[in-house]
Amino acid sequence: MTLDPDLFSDCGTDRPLIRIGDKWTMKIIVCLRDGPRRFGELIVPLRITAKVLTESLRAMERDGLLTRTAYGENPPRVEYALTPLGRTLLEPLAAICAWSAAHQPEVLRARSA
Amino acid sequence: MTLDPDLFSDCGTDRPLIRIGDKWTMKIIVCLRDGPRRFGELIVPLRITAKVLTESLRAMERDGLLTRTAYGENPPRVEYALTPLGRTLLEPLAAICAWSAAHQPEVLRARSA
DNA sequence: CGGAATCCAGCACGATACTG
DNA sequence: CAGTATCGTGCTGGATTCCG
Repeated sequence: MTLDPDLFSDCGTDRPLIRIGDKWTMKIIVCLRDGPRRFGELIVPLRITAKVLTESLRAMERDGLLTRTAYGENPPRVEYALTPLGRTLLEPLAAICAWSAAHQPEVLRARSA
Repeated sequence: MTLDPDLFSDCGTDRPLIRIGDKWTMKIIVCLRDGPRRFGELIVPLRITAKVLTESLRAMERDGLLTRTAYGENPPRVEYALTPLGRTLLEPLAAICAWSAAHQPEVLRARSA
């Protein structure tokens, strides 16, 4: 059986719908797993620039994966939290992480050969 | 509980181990799901350049995800097939696809708002 | 503290031409 | 048929500076 030339025609234009592959989305979701986090709280473990973190958070907000709540205080305080939709990503995410953990040595061995 | 600053220190340098996020790896795996495929067979549904396809296949070969077998014929014939390791990626891959299919409308609705 | 503005580098990807 | 060679591009992410 030959491959359907239009096999991927319904996959949107090019990239997958959610940016699983980008450098930050998955890690941000992991960081928000246990509850809301502040901007400055996220920066530390991610070792990310403020600019890039802002961009990523805004994109994820647009996609309905998380919410941004700013309290009108001074100094400012902003909290980010996963939406129910964002939480549903934790499962497939765990599948990827499990694969990575299980097969990492195997890949590294192949790569060095 | 505050986030561990070294939360991701064991995730390699930056990118995930396998390039799930890149434009092609996942699609190539899907194309090889039902058995070996020839170079020219892969090009059609993927709508990919020969150069980029070659690069992707070589990278996946280095990681032990697939094998390349060239038959010394003329005209040349080359076949690519998933290794057992590559096959283990089909499962987490399916989890992602299922999520995408299930929540695509939701994301698109959020994005347009 | 939580950004915004600006500038810049690397790399993935694409287009085209050529080859054994 | 299955590539390689060359060139060009956009986009993601990084560094730095400034602001309310």
